[in-house]
Amino acid sequence: MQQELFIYNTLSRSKEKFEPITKGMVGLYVCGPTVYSDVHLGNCRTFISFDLIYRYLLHLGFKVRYVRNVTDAGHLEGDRDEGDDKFAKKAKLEQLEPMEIVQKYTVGFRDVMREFNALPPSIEPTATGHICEQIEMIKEIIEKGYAYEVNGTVYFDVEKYNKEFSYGQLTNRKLEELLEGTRELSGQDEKRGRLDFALWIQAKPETLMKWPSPWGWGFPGWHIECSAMSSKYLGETFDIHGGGMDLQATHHTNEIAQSQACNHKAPVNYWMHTNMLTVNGVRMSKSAGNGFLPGELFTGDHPLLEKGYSPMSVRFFMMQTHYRSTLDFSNEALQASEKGYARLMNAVKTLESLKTASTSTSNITELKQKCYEAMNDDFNAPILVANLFEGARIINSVNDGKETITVDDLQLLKTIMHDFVFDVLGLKAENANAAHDKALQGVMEVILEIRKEAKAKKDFATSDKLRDELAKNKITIKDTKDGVNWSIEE
RNA sequence: GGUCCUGUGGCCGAGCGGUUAGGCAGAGCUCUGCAAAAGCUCGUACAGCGGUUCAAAUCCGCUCGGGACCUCCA
Repeated sequence: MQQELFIYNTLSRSKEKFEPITKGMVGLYVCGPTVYSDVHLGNCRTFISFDLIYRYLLHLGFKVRYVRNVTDAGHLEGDRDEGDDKFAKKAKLEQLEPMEIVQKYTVGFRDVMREFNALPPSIEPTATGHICEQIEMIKEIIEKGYAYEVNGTVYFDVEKYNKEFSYGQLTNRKLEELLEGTRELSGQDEKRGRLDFALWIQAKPETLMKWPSPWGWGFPGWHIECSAMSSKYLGETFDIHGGGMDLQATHHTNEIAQSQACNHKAPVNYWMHTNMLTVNGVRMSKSAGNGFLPGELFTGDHPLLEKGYSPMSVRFFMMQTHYRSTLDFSNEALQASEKGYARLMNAVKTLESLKTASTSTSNITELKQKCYEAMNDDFNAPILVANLFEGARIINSVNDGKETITVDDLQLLKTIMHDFVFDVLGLKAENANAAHDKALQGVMEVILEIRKEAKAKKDFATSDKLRDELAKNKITIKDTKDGVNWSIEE
């Protein structure tokens, strides 16, 4: 079943056959979070999308080195090449050391990813852990003549670079067009060109996070970390670089420029961009104020949410939309996914108790084929899901005795369902505790209501029996003047 | 202003030249003590107007919506 995998490449704006640099191996780099606040759901969507991609590559048998960085320094507020570092700013607000901020939100981010059942990357390098590499790279860019220093700050010379390379290739734009969209340089600007961006930024006296460099104390610009770390772990040219679409125009464009200036070759063969998550048609973002945290989503504790949704039903919700499409968020859509997810998981459970027959009424091999075709076509998870529902239909029909299946086909069906539902889509049976607790609560309410009615009718035989039988099951009932309490003995 | 993306049945969302996407909701039927679950059947959707074609949701043009990026964000 080794068909060809096709990937939509932002560089060419088309689906291309995927051919790794080294047979059987894939180098994958994804721009990770900036850990200066809680991740919101929009961030999660990107990482869950790439988790699907990572999982499918693994499923196909590739040895994948998946690098996802953690930006813990150098990400400025505003593109003024000045101002406070995000971490330092937040640190002042929270009265914490910058690295306390980093630690706090890094841990939070990993917890959330675990809840969504996202596999950890092979390497999660941090910007602060690779200051030397970044400095070395900046030095090299200066040596090659594509950067210049002004008062301890180093800028990338975009116009010079553009003379030999193509700066706007990722967004298919010409330099002149890009220039039109930028403001004029004022007399106070240190930059030579309007599009020039900082590689290294001079520290101010109050800057908390700073390192020594050939240009004095300072800190790295945002874009250089990804170039430095991706080339360190994946080589000067690697297979796939991914990230959210919002990074395409600036961050990734600058990454290409940095690496190309340094090595004189394209750093990445396939650029992949995931689309945004919207709420009521508007992009979820920090500035729009319509972003909610994963925790709020799980508990339902947010004005936009009617109720809580489990991590797996949210993950399933995301899997029903292609990664390159925007995904609009609504309670109705989420509830639909919740039910669909339950139906799929029920079918997988039913699979274990199916009876076999001498013939099959469904073509399981064809189903398998369709599943692979869907995923090989640029990771089309929605179509995969549709095929899995066809599998669910078959399972239920066999279970009802309306269809039959052979031993071999049943085995194949089990393989398909398990491989794709668990390994590829990354779904898992929900931790049953929450559901059980809720169910138990309901059961107890029913029992206590019956007991209350019995007591009202002075049917104490029944009421006492209920209390005694529950006690035998380690559930204690206490009548108080405010009503009935119950608890479970530990 | 510039560069793009997009408009699919009640909702979400695939498809992107000829074939039932799928899920949720709704209606009917089967099953069933009742209910649920499950299965079957059903709405015959592609913003509007033109054009290309034997054939268009799918290609082209125009009109009208929605959104993204160009400024920190996955």
